[in-house]
Amino acid sequence: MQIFNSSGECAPTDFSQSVPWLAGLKPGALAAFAGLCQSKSLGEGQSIFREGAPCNELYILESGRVKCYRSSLEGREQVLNVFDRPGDTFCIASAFSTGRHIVSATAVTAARLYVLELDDARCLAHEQPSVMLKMLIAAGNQMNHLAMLAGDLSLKTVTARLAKLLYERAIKHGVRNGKEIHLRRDLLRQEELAALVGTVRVHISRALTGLVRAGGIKLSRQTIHIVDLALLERLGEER
Amino acid sequence: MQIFNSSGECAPTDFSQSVPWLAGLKPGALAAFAGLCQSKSLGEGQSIFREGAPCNELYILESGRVKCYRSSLEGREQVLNVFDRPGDTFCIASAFSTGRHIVSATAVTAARLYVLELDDARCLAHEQPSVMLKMLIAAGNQMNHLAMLAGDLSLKTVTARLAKLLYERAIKHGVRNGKEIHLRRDLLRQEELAALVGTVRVHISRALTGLVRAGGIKLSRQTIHIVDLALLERLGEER
DNA sequence: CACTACCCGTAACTTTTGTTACAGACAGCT
DNA sequence: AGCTGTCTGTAACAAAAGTTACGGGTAGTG
Repeated sequence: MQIFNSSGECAPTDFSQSVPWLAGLKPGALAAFAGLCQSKSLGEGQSIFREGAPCNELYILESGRVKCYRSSLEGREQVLNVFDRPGDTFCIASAFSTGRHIVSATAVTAARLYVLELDDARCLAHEQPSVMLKMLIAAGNQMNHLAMLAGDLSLKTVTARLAKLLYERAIKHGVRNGKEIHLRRDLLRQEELAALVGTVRVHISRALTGLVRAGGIKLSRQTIHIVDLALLERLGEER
Repeated sequence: MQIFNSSGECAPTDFSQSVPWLAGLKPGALAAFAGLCQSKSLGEGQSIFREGAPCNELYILESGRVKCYRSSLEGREQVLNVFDRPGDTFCIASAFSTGRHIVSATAVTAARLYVLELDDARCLAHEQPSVMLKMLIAAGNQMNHLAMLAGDLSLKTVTARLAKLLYERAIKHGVRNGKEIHLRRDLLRQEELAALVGTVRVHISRALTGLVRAGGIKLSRQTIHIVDLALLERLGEER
């Protein structure tokens, strides 16, 4: 695990390429925005912030992958959100409400972030309603995801949640029957799957072979082959 | 269960009293806002919207209590949010992202709502950044709640979640050691507690007597007496 | 007051989930 | 190739959560 860290003001041109939702902004406003942002590099596995710490920044992903999670005293982890598309904005919740982080965030891969001071974000909100609206939409998406997650955690079985996860991943990457999901390439060890689905590693192993027997997937070395997407969807919806 | 329903435009004066977060608005803006809102009455138990339905409104609570929840095919229910303070705004997530409801909402008690068309809400966002900011804060609070809930569902035991619920309720109502929580008055049957905590009725019964034995609470007819608030807090934090 | 419907406590049982342990497979390294 | 550390599959066990059933209390109703 490398740790390296650099920061500095960033140029407006960076944004236009890597933050889609700023596209509609006038050049002047964009420059102003850029002037407020710090750029930050993170090494793989590096912590961004931890549960309980005071929060006065907003983060915009430039590249890489970041996870937000909560963890128990015993060391189990529940991933709440994964951000991997440039422009993904996180920490909206804490930033605009409590002032304290309620989750932890870590760079899963090496990553680059734009960091926006909270006070500046609030100013921006007043001056650029369209930006604010984008943030509200982002917040909405994340809320939806969390609402689904919470519901599923309480109402669905581990196998169903896993099937759903695989189904959604397949859809997201445009994978159809017969294609595969590269686990290793996506940094998805069973441990990671477990944290996403809300269980422990061993159970993932069992559930995966369960899905194999059901005919939804096939397993080989580092990949999961999607055999029957419709079946996965169905299994993910029932309990 | 009575069902009655009425609606019509509402006067600006309503707002100033029942929606605290509109306080800072200029009279003109307030009037404009009021003009956009419909008022709606709901009977106890009446459904407001259901999971999967298209969503093009935003709701502001005037009075009463509303729950947002997801339910399984077998009929179990996971409550995600409860809104009971005038001015509480819900459905922000669906409104500003997917356009489809991802949860269901029902009036727990008789209730009155202001209903704002989504298009109008978006306009409002542009014209009244301060309103938008308030919404973002509301969204932030709700996200925080959901993140906590999801984490707790996966990482904590039922008893811990229940202890935490009781602790938070006590704090919210300013209840100290020796005081009580009126269940019946708050419409909290064990069935409700179960849906809040993410389990089944029977388990709540067991967990409650567990908390009694631990010395955190005492039970009598329709009330829970808080015996040791600090203990409840502790039990709610550990696993 | 008596009846009824609903709610709660408890118990026995089943299913699901988490824990511990261990051996085989694989990847990366020297 | 051989070594090492990490990841995976399996099994046996323990704990937590869900299911079904039932009797007893209480509030509300006629």
